[in-house]
Amino acid sequence: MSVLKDRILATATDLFQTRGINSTGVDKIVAVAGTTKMTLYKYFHTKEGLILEVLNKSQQDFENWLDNKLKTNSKAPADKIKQLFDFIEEWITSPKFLGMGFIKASAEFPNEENPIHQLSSKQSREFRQYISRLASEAKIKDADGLALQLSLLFEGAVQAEQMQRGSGAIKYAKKAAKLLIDGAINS
Amino acid sequence: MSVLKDRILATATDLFQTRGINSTGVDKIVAVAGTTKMTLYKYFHTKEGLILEVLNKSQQDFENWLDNKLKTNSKAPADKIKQLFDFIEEWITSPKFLGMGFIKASAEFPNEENPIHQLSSKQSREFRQYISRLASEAKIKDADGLALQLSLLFEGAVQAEQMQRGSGAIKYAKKAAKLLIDGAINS
DNA sequence: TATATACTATACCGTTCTGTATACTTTATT
DNA sequence: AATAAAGTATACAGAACGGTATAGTATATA
Repeated sequence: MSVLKDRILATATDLFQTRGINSTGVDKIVAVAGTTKMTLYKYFHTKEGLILEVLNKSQQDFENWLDNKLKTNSKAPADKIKQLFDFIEEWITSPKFLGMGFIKASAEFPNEENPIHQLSSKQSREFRQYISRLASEAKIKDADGLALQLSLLFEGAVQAEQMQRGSGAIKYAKKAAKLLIDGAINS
Repeated sequence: MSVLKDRILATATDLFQTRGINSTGVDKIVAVAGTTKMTLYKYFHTKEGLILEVLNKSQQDFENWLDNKLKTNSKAPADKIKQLFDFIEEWITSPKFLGMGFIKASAEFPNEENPIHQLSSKQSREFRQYISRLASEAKIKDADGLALQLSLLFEGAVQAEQMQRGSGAIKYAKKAAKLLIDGAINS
């Protein structure tokens, strides 16, 4: 992949998060990325295409990071689900954290027929399935139910952090998650 | 308050929720409301002013509705916090529910210095305090902690419902809330 | 040295955006 | 009957939007 395409993608990701998607024009993106519109439209056919690629890459980066954390730190399957929120806290409190793409995008494009909304919704669903898989491997009976509850805590914490940086909400989400997980294990 | 101002406010509320704030022009609002821009700008100095009023009214409507539900249905103070999520479920699953204004607005205006973002953040904080007051009256020790956790579940459920209507997430949020409340009472 | 490729620079098109200016109509009050 | 207020109709200014057309430059390969 071209270095310029990468730079446009990274710049757009940052601007979308800090200024909003609809409020960020392509002129602004190319100016910050240090290139021109002709180059942007060579790699991305439309602004919508760029947005979709930004969302996909952001989610991939997050899941790769999380997957690697779990792989290297957790030995037993039950450890993974227990340590999940430790890593989520690390992710959210990192200075680089600017919010979750799919949460903001679904708010800016609320129409369920919009491709951007549909991708956001899919990413949320897939992340829930990811948690459910962790719960299953930890031999938890109602894995889907627990995964849904944990994803609510996760999305709530992200939302809280987007509304007020450094809110510390994730600390309490972690406590609640621990309670829910322990409850699900002993049942 | 003028009937036209009310109609503009109601129309804008609906359009902002269903199509997004930045994607809804004032021309569209007055066309749907059946009036003209001159009238809109008589009652609202700027579009930003209109957005702020829409957010304020939406939140007031919600809190008035919830307050009334709690007042007429719950006898003891401990009942209120226990029944909170029953009413929240009723609110979210109502066909009229189109999302929470302050959650979407904070995503569309991510800059912390933006007045719209600041109002969203304030409304989220105030709702958390509202829950904390309920918890306090129910003699729960860590009222603030529980309120924060419940608000995370609430915002997560709203987010889930905005991403996929009829997701049923609120059912699981309710279960999780019950667990957290019982845990907070017995401590 | 010729040619293809990647990229820049810049001007432009048509549309949409917020907000205003101007002139007219309707309705209620005195 | 005169006046004020509320609302309509319409046109427009000025900027920003997404996207394209055209022309030129730099670099690497053959």
